[in-house]
Amino acid sequence: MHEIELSHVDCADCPIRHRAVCSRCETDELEQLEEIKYYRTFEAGQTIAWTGDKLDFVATIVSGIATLSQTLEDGRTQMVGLLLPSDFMGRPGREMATYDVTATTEVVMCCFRRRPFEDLMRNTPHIAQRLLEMTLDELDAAREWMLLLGRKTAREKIASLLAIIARRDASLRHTGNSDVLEFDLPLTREAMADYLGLTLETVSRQVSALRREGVIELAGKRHVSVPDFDRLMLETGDDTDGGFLV
Amino acid sequence: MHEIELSHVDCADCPIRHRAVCSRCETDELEQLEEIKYYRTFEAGQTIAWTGDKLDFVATIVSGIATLSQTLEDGRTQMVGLLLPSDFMGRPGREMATYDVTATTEVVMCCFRRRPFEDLMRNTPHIAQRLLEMTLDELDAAREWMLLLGRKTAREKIASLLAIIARRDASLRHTGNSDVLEFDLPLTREAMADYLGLTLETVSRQVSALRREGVIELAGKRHVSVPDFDRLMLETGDDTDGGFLV
DNA sequence: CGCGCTTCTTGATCTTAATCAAGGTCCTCC
DNA sequence: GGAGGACCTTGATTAAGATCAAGAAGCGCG
Repeated sequence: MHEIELSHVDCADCPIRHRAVCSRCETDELEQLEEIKYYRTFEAGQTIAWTGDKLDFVATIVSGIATLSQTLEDGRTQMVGLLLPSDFMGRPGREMATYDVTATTEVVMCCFRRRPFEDLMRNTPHIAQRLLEMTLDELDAAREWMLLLGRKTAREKIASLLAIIARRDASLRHTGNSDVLEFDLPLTREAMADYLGLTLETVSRQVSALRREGVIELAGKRHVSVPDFDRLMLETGDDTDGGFLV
Repeated sequence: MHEIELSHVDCADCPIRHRAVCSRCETDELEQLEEIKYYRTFEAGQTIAWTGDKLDFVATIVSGIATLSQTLEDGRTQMVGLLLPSDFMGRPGREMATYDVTATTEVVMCCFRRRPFEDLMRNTPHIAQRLLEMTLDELDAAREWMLLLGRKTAREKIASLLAIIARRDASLRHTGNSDVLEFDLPLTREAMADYLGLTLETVSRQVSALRREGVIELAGKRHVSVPDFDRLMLETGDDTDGGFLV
């Protein structure tokens, strides 16, 4: 077990590193991963899997954005996860999808056939360990989201979502220190509503209110800039250090 | 790697099996676990850990009920997890508690010192694997809870909680097939409210409504019996197969 | 037994966000 | 450039649940 952090080694022709599964893995494990992997592209709006579908791969998101959502009998839906580049999807050891997975933009995924991936996981503790870490992080994020859904006001919910997307976006482009955060909302108002447990009208109203009060600026409907991130954070209701959701 | 399922072997003097960590582990691993484990009792109402506290153990609940909760700056609180006997608490690889952990009844925990447990985990893939499975289950439960918090009505929330407790209670006493489900609510109305993202008054009103309409019966304030589980399930808003939360 | 405490219930009122409804903006495609 | 459609905004009204308030039930304890 050598000591190089292989998260620093790019995974073959993948445009991003496999944060998901390669961290700390050994070179030959990396090669094994190479053998069972393939790429798939989904177009914007396409359903990647319905709840109950057979799912014979696990994957990391290379580019684009996908969502996980659940639906009640009568059609009310709740988004339960947002998959951004470098996020992992699928569950080793489970055949069926337990959520509806949808591409909201064009999505490129780096897939691993499930069975060989599971075998690999059994033989290479580092991968299991890494997956455990990631799952624990996701669990923390889910629980932070429970706090949002259960106790925050509509305004706080919107501010929280914007803060998360801003942070996440900034970290993806490695421009962590520019003063003015700017990004395109990857979600429609309806998708935001589904994520936040609101209606799309309420989302629209609260976004307008935040704009009116100068907390954010809008160029078009989707392009947001945040002149003062701390001001936005104040609106989230969180403790000042904030969380690391999604 | 022999094939006995050691989940069938009672763990020394533990009153329950360590569903959490012993499943499929080998005999000598079991012995190693024995060496680093100890018991702790917390009395009802006692705080096991505050967010940010140093936590030098992980543990399984042996008896009693504990809760995980998070709080916003201004005191609004949301429960994000309910720990019942055989549930696991703590996070390998993390020093600090990220939630407030509280004993709602007297709680006996079987603790493992964190460092040695982490070492053990590194050397025994089965334990890491088992922990991964459990964490994935918890993640599913958290996401199902997100659906509840974001989209269910007060009435549906109450019905869902009662259904979960009823199911969980029945499985704990191995009386899975008695017709009338009966159990004591392990939570005050306030704790139920914190779990469901409601106020205690709303909880009280909805419980009263379900009683008035014969969906449940109450003896005293805490003892519930469910004459017709399917009837209760109808009130949850879930698909008819239901979930397996918490 | 009755005091004091916590927990719970119920009622009256208020607030937030949902619902219903209409119209506006922007983009694509001919 | 204009038609069609998806997406978004805003207004009016309603409804679900929060809040405020009072009192009842249950319980440990002297």
